[in-house]
Amino acid sequence: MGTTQLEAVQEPKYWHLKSVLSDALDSEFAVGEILPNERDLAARFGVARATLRQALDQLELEGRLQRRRGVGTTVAPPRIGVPVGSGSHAWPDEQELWEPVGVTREAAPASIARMLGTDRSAHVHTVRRVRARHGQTVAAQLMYVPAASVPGLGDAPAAPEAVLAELGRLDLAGQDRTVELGSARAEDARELDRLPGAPVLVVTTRYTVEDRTVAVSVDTYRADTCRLTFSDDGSVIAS
Amino acid sequence: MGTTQLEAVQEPKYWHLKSVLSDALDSEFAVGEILPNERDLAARFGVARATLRQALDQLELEGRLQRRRGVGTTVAPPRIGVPVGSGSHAWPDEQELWEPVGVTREAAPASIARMLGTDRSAHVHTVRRVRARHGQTVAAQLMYVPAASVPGLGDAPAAPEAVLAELGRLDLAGQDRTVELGSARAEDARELDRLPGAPVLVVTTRYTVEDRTVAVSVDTYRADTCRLTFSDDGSVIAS
DNA sequence: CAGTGGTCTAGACCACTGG
DNA sequence: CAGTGGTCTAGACCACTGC
Repeated sequence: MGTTQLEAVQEPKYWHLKSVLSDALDSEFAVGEILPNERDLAARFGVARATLRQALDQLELEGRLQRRRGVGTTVAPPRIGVPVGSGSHAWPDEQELWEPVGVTREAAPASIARMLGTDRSAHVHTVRRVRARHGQTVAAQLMYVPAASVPGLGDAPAAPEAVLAELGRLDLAGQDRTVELGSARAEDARELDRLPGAPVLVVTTRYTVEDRTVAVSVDTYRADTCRLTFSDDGSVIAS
Repeated sequence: MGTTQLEAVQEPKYWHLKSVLSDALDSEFAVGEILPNERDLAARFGVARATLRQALDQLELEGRLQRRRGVGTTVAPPRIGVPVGSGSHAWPDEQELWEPVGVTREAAPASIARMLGTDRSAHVHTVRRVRARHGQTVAAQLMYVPAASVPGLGDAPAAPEAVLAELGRLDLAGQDRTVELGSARAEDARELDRLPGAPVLVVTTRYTVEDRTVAVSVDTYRADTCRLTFSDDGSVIAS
């Protein structure tokens, strides 16, 4: 009965630790500032390093921290607002948002082929692009264009610019977009300067012309640094 | 030199394990089926339980698995497509998407007050609602309505329905929406039947009338089971 | 009460960065 | 080469579920 009411908590240590660190980040650290290393922090709070890491993982997931192997843990700047989906029926590459980095012509993955409504072995131009913002690569894209959608190109491999230019001729009728959580595939992770498995926001867009799906793009955004913005008029909400 | 080229990989064990499990899920398991427990699985693959858990964490993050304490790990059904943002300028509660579960009248958090452009101590009606889909609660909402936006109510506490009804009288001009990754606050976690810290998609909507922000809603969706869908016409893409 | 996933520990080694 | 975060281990105990 004399026990000093030492927290009747069922609250996990890492959860409590997270709140403490979160408050400290607000009050005692500036953006970009580097935190003590994990071993020191763990010792300071009297927990195992693994537990401390659980708290840091959460804060990183929320975009509060940035960790770089061999360097340290720094306080992250606020997330970047990235305009996605203008609402207008236009191809999104009119501005130079995306920079092509490659193209292949393989059979699309099963899930994509299903969306395209093509045979699973049909030829699909796959254009790979990246999107930068404030000097940082924030997204990697795979744009799948069935050969049937760009008859002008024939069946041979084509430059990314050629595929996109041909696609731009089509009179876009609409687009459906979905957003979900994913983890970065090895290839995307490299592009985004993250480790494989890093949390990403996957934006899947289906471009349609007269109820036919003419292209599908899968855009993989860094979830730690990005906040996707959707505005229903043309106005763009800057970071 | 007689070593059998045992994988020159730098690939982490948990990453490789994840691929193996992922393939197994595709080929050998049906949705809803229960997996062997973590201790058995770890033993079977010859790794520590913590490592096995790292792989399962990833698969759960991707919505492939569902884990329930005291029960087991099951194969998750495909994510539910949840319509978000019709594109039309209308209040989203015309259909009965959201069910009120409470209301308070406190000062809003600093970040919200900033969006509302109110004093940080101004009275704000905070309506709490939940959204269900296929019998499961998929999202928890906090709708912040400054007293100034609903003058008809006076300053006293009001029922959620009254606040929303009053809000519905306003002639909505537009709305900005952002999507980002977060982790569930304790309160939301309870509502969503998840553990605190579970990954969630946070949709923040700012409702405007004549360039004034009249309300802000923060919608917290389960990231494991939901795929947010945005359609640019009225058509709703079902699950 | 037995079995499950969730938390936690105290180590060890590795991969990477920068001086 | 010293220091950082990333991976991995082999345990232990706890909280929760269902029988």
